[in-house]
Amino acid sequence: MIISLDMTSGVPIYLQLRNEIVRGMGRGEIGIGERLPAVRQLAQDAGINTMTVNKAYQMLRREGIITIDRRHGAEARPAAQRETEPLMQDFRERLELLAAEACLKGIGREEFLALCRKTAESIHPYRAESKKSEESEAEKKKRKGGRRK
Amino acid sequence: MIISLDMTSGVPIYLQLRNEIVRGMGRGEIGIGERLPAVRQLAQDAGINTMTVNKAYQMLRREGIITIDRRHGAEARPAAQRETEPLMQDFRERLELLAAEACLKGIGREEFLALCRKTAESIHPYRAESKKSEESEAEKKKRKGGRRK
Amino acid sequence: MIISLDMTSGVPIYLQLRNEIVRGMGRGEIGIGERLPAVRQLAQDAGINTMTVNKAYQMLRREGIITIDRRHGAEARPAAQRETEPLMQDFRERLELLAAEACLKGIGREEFLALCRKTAESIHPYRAESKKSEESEAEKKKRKGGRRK
Amino acid sequence: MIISLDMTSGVPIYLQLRNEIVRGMGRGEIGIGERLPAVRQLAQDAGINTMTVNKAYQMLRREGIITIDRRHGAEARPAAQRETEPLMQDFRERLELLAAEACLKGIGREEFLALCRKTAESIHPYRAESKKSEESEAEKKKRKGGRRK
DNA sequence: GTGGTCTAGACCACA
DNA sequence: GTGGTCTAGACCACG
Repeated sequence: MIISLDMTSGVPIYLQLRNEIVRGMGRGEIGIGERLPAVRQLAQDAGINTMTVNKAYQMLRREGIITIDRRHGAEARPAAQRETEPLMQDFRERLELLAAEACLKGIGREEFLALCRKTAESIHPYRAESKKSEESEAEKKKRKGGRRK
Repeated sequence: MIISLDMTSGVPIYLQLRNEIVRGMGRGEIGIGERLPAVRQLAQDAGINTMTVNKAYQMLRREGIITIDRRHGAEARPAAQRETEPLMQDFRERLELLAAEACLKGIGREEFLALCRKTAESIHPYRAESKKSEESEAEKKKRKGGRRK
Repeated sequence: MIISLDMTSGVPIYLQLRNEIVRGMGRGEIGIGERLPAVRQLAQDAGINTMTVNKAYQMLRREGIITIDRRHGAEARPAAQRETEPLMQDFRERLELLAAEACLKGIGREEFLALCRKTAESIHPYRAESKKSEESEAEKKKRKGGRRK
Repeated sequence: MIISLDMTSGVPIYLQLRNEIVRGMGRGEIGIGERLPAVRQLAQDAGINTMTVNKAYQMLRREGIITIDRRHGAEARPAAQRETEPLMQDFRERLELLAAEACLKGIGREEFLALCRKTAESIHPYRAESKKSEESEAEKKKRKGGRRK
């Protein structure tokens, strides 16, 4: 897995690292249950401080995305949690921001949706989901439409 | 337009403000060509410093999202630009991150796509793209126009 | 003569106007001794305040570029002055800044010089200077080198 | 590197500072990859506020002239970019204005071009471009350097 | 009226 | 150590 960090970016390195790991897991480059590189190893490879790597790992742990075990080190967690509400709220906001920016910068609606679809395709675990479940998903969505507070 | 800022957030206030304005424009709460509040006014209303507001406005200006006219203050920009290249790259990365997070937190693929679609619907200018319901949309907007204070 | 003003620019309108007039005179669109538009006329045409036009004219007058006469209005002056030192200093600095920026942004030395030459060609009164005087100019320049007030 | 700021000038301090740095880089006083003073340091030395320095640095960063690394501070950027289109337009306009002013103030065409050439010579990276006459150019420069005052 | 700039000093996050 | 952010209040230029 390649991790690209921009030292000149305004985004803190530990956050960039955390994001890269999340995206790497999305792409399937790190499978569920698979081990992440040791803190020191990763720090050396990326040319950054171990403290920084540690910070990223701790953040992922707090988010429930990985587990950290003294014996096995860090590994991608079998993900089962779902703290629905505050989480979804954050998602919606970030997505709305992304969509608004897209719109304001001249990206058309269909283009935006195509991008969303293409991105979803690129998410490894998503590829596994077959189309049959499409219908039931549509149902779920309808229920959600009525929810809005 | 209501602007909610979280003083305890790690996200800088000026960035939160910028994001809120972008989202507000997406929602159609600020129409194209409409004026934004004066720097001082917004600063007072939001209980923040004028320089912080200024920073947000300058950022939006540099992004080509608003114009700042010495005489009339800031307003939502009619001009549509497109710097596709680095912009799209950034978009794709942010979207990929969002999708990866969604996946890891247990949001299914179809649910994710439904959320994207729903979000796109909520973007005001995007709604116009579906021409059939153009009129009823205009109606809605008018109601919103009268709602202000 | 076309005057293009950018209301959203950070450069004050009166300064933009002054610059546009200077450039217009350079291009030969306003000949020496020719009259400039009346303040009110120009203000109306450009859609700006007469005060603003006035400010630009006064600035040009102070610079010795135009004369303002109650009877004849403003007109391009037969230019004879030359307050050498502080002026040249300013020139050198601005030119140096321009060259440094060019260099830093990837414009090559020859390209820069070609641009300078091309620009000089576009200056109307400069075009009149025939090549024969090239020599005498070189002479003058040499003398000037020793001039220092 | 000496930085001279004019507190009474109409030009904002942060802009003067930015310009001085650009010119300093042109003169070769700050080499590519070299570190710039820390924000606080420069602020103290120049007797101005840190925010003012920061503003200048941020501007240079946005222009791609320097990079700012959280760990090492700011440094002259090795990367060379080229946004030709709007950039060149701006260049041409500024150069045209300069030429027009020169002309109107009595600076002859050849003198103007000589000034351009001399300025290009003074730009450090540009000097390297003239490989053939490297030596003789250096000679000329030396003489010129001595003529001042 | 508007935005733009600046200061002095403070606090924080990052590495 | 570094830069980033923020405040409160001030002053100025522009139009």
